[in-house]
Amino acid sequence: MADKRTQIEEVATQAIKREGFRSMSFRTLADEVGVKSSSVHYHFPTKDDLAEAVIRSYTRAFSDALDGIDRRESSLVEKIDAFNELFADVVSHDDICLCGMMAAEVSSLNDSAKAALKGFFSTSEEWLKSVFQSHAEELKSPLSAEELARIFLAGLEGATLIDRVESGSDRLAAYRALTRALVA
Amino acid sequence: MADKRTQIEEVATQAIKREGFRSMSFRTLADEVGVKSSSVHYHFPTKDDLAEAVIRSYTRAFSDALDGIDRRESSLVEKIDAFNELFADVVSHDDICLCGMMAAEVSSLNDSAKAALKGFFSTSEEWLKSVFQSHAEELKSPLSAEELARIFLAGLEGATLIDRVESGSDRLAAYRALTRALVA
DNA sequence: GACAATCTATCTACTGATAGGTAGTCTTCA
DNA sequence: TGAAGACTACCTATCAGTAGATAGATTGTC
Repeated sequence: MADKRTQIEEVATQAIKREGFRSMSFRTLADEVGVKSSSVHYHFPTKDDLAEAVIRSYTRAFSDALDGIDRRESSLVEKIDAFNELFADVVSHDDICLCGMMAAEVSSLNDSAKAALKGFFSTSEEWLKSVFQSHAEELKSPLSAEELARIFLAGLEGATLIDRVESGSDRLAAYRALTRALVA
Repeated sequence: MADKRTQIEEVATQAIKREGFRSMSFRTLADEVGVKSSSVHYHFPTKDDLAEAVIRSYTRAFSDALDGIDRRESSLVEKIDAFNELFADVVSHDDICLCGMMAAEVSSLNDSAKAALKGFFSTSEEWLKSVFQSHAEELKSPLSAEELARIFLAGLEGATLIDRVESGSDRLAAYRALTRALVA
């Protein structure tokens, strides 16, 4: 079993993806891990420290997954589909992307956590942009690589956000269709 | 001056758009309106009642604005641009669409409020769908009207969500470019 | 003996919610 | 006509629960 600090981060990540950062308390977090709330404070003195840590861990894992896509897939459609699928993976019926949730609660975050959050979005958008740039010849679109990157990242965040309100809906499918339309 | 109940709704709407539903308290709300928290409870017995009321008011106002677009604009690009602009209007540097925020906090809402929230998204998506359907001949896209509606609504919600993290950014512009690409 | 990782116990602040009182207005009917 | 009662929209006061945070004791390991 992972050490307590890692366990706390993992449980916190799930709780935030499900209920949000404000709704997550040190006590429920501690209960789920099997420690006391003061032990959570030992590893993460303030809630802001915890916020920043989970955002950075999440960004690292997400970024690693993007590297994996670069190694595995070769065509534009395959890569964007894999990005789409990555989004479907980090999301389930009742949780969404950690950073999408944190973006909604940005007013509750301090500057360090906010900077970490900004890092997630720029990392993701940069990756998408580089994919569209390196496959420019396949694209049948007047849109720039940067515009396409912004359209997809914002779209997938919004799609998963809205999907959660209406159970069973799948707005990511519309973005898979958009991917195909761009090369057709 | 509007009656107290209306004032409470308006102040609550702004607070939720800025800080979120969980972060908004009956006391701060009451202070801003100039009454006591028990008076807020008089008009809205529970926080869920308040949530549902503000979602329904917001949806009504949004829907009225969509009717206005139908009356004023005629071409597809004009209509979608106006929808885009409507989104830019209900949003500012530090607040986002009320229902986008509520969607993030859906786990804190009861079934009635959730149903009202669902109503906002289906109303908006239906309007977009009907616009794309009635201008099908202008469209140079293999995407269905429903897919386009989902792409735009999710996209604009996500774009404003992410824009708030990085001050000065404007991801709605990418969607204005997408609108033009669809008819070019 | 030093350090890391946990605990118990507690603090202050804030939360949504409720009970019960009050002032003003409107309705009813002898 | 005007007194009695009901209703609306507030108020004061308070409750029980939960929040993040801290001080200081304890335990185990190197």
